[in-house]
Amino acid sequence: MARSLSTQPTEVELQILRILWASGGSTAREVHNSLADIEEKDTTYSTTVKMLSVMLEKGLVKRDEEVSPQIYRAATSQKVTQRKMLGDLIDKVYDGSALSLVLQALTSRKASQDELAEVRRMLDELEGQSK
Amino acid sequence: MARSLSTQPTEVELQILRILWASGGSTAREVHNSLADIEEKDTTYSTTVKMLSVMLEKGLVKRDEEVSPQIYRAATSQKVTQRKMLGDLIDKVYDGSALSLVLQALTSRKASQDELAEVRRMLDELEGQSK
DNA sequence: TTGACGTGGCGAAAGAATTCGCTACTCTGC
DNA sequence: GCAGAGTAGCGAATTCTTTCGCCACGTCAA
Repeated sequence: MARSLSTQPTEVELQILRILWASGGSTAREVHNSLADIEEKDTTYSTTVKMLSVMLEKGLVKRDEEVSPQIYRAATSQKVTQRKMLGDLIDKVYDGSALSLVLQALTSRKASQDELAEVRRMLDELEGQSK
Repeated sequence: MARSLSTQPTEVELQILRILWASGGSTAREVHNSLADIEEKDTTYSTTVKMLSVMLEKGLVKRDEEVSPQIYRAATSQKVTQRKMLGDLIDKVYDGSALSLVLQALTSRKASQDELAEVRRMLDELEGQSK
C-alpha cells in the first residue's frame, strides 16, 4: 500500500486505470470487457479480477464498501497521475529539464495550428502571472 | 534482442543509460561507481555487470569488440530514447494528446521567463514553417 | 429448493527484472 | 613464475508482475 506512493503503475495497471477514468467507475466485468475490446488482450476474467485486487492493495483503485462494493474506481484522478508520471519522465530521461521535453513534444508530433495557438495563449497567461 | 524494439528500458536500465549518455562510454566499474554515487543504490558490482550483460542482450548497450571490448556505450542516443518514451507516455496517459501534455508541463513545473521565451521562439519557428 | 449463471476472490504458477555468489581472466610488482 | 588486486561473466536465487485454476457467494427462474 505504501508502495503506491513510490511505485509507478505498471503497463496493464495503467490500461485499467484509463478504463476507469473514462467510465468513472466499473464492475470487474466491465473492466474486463473493455480490456478485451480496446486491447487485443486475450486474458481471463480471473486475471482482470486479480489485477483489480492487487491494485486495490496498492491503493491504485478503491471501492465504496458501503454503497457499491463491486464498483471499482481509480483512486487518483487522471490529472494527478499524469502530473506525477510526467514529472518522473522529466527527471528520468530529460535530466529534469521540462523545457527540452516541451520542445521535443512540439517538434516531434506535428502540432496543428490550433494547438500551437493554444500553447501561445497559455504562454501569455503564464507570463502575465509571473511578472 | 527483438524485445528492445517493443519494450521500454526498466528503471535501473534507464539509470545506466543516463550514465552512459553522460560519459559517452564507460567500463563496468565506472558505471558501477556512478550508480553508487548518484543514486543511493547499494548494489554489488556483480549486479551492475549483470545488468550490463542483460542490456547487451537486449540491444540497449553495445561494445566495440575489436577496439575496446570492455567499454560499454548506449546503443541509441538520448534524443531518440526520449522521443520514444515521450511518445509512449502521450499515448498511454494523455490519450494521444501532445497538447495537453505540453500544457501540463508548462504549468506544473514553474517555467522561468527564459524558458517561456524559448518556447515562444520555437512556436514562431513552427508556425512559420507550416504556414 | 435447486440448479444454472454471473460475480468476485484466493493461492499458486509462469514470466520478467533485479540481485548475488562464485569463478576466471588480466595485469602489476616481485 | 607467482601472489595480489582489479575486472568481467555465468548461473542460480530473489522479488515483482502477470496469469490462471478452482472455489464461494448471490440471484433469478422453474
